[in-house]
Amino acid sequence: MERSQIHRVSVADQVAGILRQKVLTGELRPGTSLQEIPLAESMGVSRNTMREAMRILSLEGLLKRNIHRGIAVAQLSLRDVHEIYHVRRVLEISAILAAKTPDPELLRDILDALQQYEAAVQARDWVSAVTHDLHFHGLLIRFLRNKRLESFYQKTIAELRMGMVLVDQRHDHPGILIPVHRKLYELLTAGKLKECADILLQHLEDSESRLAKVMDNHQLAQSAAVLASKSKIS
Amino acid sequence: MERSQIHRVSVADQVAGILRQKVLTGELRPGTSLQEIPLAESMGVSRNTMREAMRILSLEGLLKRNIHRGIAVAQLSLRDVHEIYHVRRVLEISAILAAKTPDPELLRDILDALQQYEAAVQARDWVSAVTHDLHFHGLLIRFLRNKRLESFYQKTIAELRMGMVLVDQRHDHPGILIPVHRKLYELLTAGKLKECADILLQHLEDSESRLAKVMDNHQLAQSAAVLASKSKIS
DNA sequence: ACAGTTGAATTGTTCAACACTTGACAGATT
DNA sequence: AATCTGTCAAGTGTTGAACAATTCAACTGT
Repeated sequence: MERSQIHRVSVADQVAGILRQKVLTGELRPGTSLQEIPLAESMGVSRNTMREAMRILSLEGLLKRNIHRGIAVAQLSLRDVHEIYHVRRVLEISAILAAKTPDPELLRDILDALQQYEAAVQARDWVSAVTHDLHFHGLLIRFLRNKRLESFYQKTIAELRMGMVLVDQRHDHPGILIPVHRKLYELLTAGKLKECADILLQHLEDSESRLAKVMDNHQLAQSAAVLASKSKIS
Repeated sequence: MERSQIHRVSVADQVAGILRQKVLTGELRPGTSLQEIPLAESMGVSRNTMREAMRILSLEGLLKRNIHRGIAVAQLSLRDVHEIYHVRRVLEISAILAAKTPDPELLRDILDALQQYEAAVQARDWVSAVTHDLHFHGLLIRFLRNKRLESFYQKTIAELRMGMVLVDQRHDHPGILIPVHRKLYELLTAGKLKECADILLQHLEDSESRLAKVMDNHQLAQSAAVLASKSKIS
């Protein structure tokens, strides 16, 4: 009997998982305020259980808790984005440089992710492309063979993704990005780690500035919309 | 009025803080199982509040939760220690290399920590020495100027400290350690970052292997004691 | 206009109950 | 004697209802 097959998960953990999905897919957009009682009732759990689930997500950084003022889906600032990309640079580059004798199975997984990414880009399916892009990078971290660093990385990426569902992806993501990932993979398998790390560093910097630009525009548009609606009221 | 001065903290957070201290100081030793009702009553809070506090600490890695089986203070394995030192190497070295134009105030804080460490070593106060040692290293991380990396580092160090309260520090910590920290500080202020990182790397590796050795002996002693008590019973 | 008050809404906390799981123990079975 | 099985107490998981504390907006009176 496979003992690991049986996974008993507490209701609170399951609720946290469902909420996490809703946040990461954008069904719950950043800034949305979440009220305990309606949410708990809508998912058929008690208020205490919902509170435990929200506690989990707020410790993950996906929800922001203001005491006596409610809980809301976290909103990434440009500073947050900068921090997160800093985390990515530190960890991903360390990972690449640690890939002296890479696990062949892991390399195969990376190739899979790369191909799925390329297919998504060719199909103009940007949502799927982002998913496989992040998966590709997430696999790189496995070279570190360190659970703590991996889970911290994933937690950080989750925050980033939450911020990315907000912005319009269509203007972004030119096809130019494909060769970068392919190049990273080739350098990696060729053992040219230093060179690979250099390309990765530049890739991440490009990616950050592109996202920062889009978010900046988005923010301007948002505040303009707010101003417009206010003037309409008065 | 300084709005930031007034910090309202929920009872659950306070309880978590108190528990965290008890774990980190060794008042609650690794392996100790914590029962909700007695603990809640002993601190004068309700069971739900205690559950929230325990949820926080288990997400921090200080407590380990086994569904329907109870919560216990986490126990570090040698593998955990290895992982944690890996995290330290990645983050601390990144931090050193990021200290191109160090904040003078931060440098002063580091010097303070160094001097307090040296004073503690001279006074043969090992508990205090460990505290200031870890504080010294924790300050290095600030060169990264990244809240996410800092809090992850502190969380990881907390796990390490929890494991260290277990072992006997007296046999360890020869005075040899002092010059290393002093040397790190001098190289840092001199701007010789690469060299400083090299020394730091070796220092961390030394530190890890020393702790691993002590823990190994401790583990052997523990299991020997368990075997002895079992034979006494039968 | 403006400071102060009131009150509804929401979160924080407590309490008591029940459902479910686990581990140990006793008795039955081989 | 060793193993299996059923029972039972203890502890965790979850629920629902209540009350306290706090916030926010509307109302009040000057």
